[in-house]
Amino acid sequence: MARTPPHPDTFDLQQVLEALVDPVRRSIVTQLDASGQDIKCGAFDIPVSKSTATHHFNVLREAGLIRQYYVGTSRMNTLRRADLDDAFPGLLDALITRPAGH
Amino acid sequence: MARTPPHPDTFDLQQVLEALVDPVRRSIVTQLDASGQDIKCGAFDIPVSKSTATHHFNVLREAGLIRQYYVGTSRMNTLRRADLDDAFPGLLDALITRPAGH
DNA sequence: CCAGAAGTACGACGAGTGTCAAACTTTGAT
DNA sequence: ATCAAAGTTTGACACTCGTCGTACTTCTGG
Repeated sequence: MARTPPHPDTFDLQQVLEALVDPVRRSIVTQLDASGQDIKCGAFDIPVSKSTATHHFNVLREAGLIRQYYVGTSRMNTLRRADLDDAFPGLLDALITRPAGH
Repeated sequence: MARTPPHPDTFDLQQVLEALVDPVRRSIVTQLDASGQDIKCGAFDIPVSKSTATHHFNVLREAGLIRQYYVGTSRMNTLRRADLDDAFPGLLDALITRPAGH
């Protein structure tokens, strides 16, 4: 079931940072931001197994960075940009608006 | 020895984030920013032993967040605000400009 | 109804990291 | 000289976290 998994309505800086400190998770956020669209779990370009991917998406969702909902067997992911920008102004911009450099 | 310990002249986002994800280290940075002055290691309000404190200061220095120099037996710490703002615009502001919040 | 696709749940394992105590070093003051 | 103050170094330890494989659940299409 779990038509829609639980999403936090409040944000914790510590939790958000712990979510964003992992390169794979930061990559997920970056890809979401770059595409400007919702992306299903399996469509991300990340170098980990499916079970590990599930773990990363859970961490991101629980920290409030993404919103998830089902479409058939696929789980779609939305970047909660507005919510994040409201809670921590400038944070996402500072972390994902880096062109190629890294 | 080590009149002046080694400081990086280049910055790595991953390393900076790993430094800032720890609450104790973020507290150190916040205290430095709030005071606007250089502070010696022993004068910070942090809930860890001296050896642990040394570890945290090393991590911050190696990531390029602070600059350290000796004054007698004391080690002074300077926040590298300008350098950081130049490398990652908005990052420090997003992380330490939180008033009381928590 | 069945097969396959898309994720999830569950252990398990290894590496990293924050923590401390104890011993040591160096500098400043008496 | 001596002593105390301020950090550093060196293990050691516990705990967390990222990772994977395997088994399981659901939903879709034929």
